[in-house]
Amino acid sequence: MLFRVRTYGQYCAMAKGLDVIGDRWTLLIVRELLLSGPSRYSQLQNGLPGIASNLLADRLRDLETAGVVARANGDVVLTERGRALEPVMRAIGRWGAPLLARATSADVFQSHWLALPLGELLTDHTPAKPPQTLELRTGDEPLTVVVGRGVVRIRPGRATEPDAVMTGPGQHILPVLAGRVPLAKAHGVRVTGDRGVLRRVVPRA
Amino acid sequence: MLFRVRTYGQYCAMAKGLDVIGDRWTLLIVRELLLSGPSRYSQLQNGLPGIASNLLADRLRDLETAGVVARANGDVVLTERGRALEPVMRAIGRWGAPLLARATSADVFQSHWLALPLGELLTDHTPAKPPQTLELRTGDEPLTVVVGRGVVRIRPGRATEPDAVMTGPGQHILPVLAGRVPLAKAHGVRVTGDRGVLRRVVPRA
DNA sequence: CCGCATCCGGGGCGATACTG
DNA sequence: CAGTATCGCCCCGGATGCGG
Repeated sequence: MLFRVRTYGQYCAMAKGLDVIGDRWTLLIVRELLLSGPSRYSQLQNGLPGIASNLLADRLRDLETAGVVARANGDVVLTERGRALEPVMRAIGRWGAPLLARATSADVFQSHWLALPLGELLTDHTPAKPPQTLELRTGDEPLTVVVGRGVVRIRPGRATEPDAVMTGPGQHILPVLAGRVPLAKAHGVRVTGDRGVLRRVVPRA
Repeated sequence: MLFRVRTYGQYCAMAKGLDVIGDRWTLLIVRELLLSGPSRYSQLQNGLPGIASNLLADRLRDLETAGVVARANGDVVLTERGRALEPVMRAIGRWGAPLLARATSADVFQSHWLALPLGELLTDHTPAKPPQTLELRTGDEPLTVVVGRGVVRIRPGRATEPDAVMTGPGQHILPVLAGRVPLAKAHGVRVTGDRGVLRRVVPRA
């Protein structure tokens, strides 16, 4: 029952922010809540491989007193203040994206982590065409890309009747979807169905 | 002479980014370099009250191997990759700004920390008027606001012939410049010279 | 002085075991 | 399932030392 005193003690907005979100694992917990919505304790644990259970409990307490998360009948939910962290996470993600190139095979991969970058990366180049869906079978669970009316949305789970299905390890799927590696040269990546969906959403080189 | 092994081990851009900039003090070091430009070791130490000397040395080494900073004849300088962290810091600063309201008097204050928020906050409401300067005497050193042609720029040091001079503690000056507290109600804040400069740059309520 | 390196005490962190 | 308890280890903070 010790109180958090670890502060930079600076009258500076950045330092004050880091006093709250600067601890290890904290921002990744917020990431999980942003990607998965209201979550159970064990669900968070699954999305944060390697975190110690006591650390998760500590962080959730800290975030609760800081007003970043709240509890709703057993679920952990982001508050308004917590959702306001999305720009911070997007900025860090954009900055960290180049580091993925040096990722090792020891890195864990969960497909829902792709939701944020893909949402920024993919665009609808032919908004006039009827909506289409692309199912990604990668990582621990499938992911569905819905494109139409100029909007690209990412959803967890599989599509009911996907126009195309992409299969392969996340480390090779992402460069293809980023338009940096042509599909033919991506090892272990296979696409069935209408490849026009890919051309529709992948950023032009 | 231990090697960096502390990684989240996740194939996720955010996690990869936090592997580099997630350690304590790291982002504040980058803040100092962004605000003050190429700096000496001791200058960084002054801008980071409370940091241990060995920690600063460790972090600089880590940042150097990560390609965020470099050494130029004794000076520590941000690389291109380091300057790319500016959006991250601005996002954290914006998120942390509301926390300044609960700041304690024990917090240290250095005036150059105001440069980033003021640059975002202040605007030139009358771009047609000739340029003007506002000198802020607060914290450890004066700060100069230059406004003209629709642009607001913040510089360290005093102005040669300021149109107005604002004096007072940083904790009270900032709310005034943010337009949240009227000048008359800000204790310890005094303005000499042309107050029109204030009306020119302070955001309208 | 400046730029660290070294040493040391305390606590944050990581892994595992345990409990209501 | 949702945490708590415990125990090393190593990170962090503070002080001091030391070569250039």
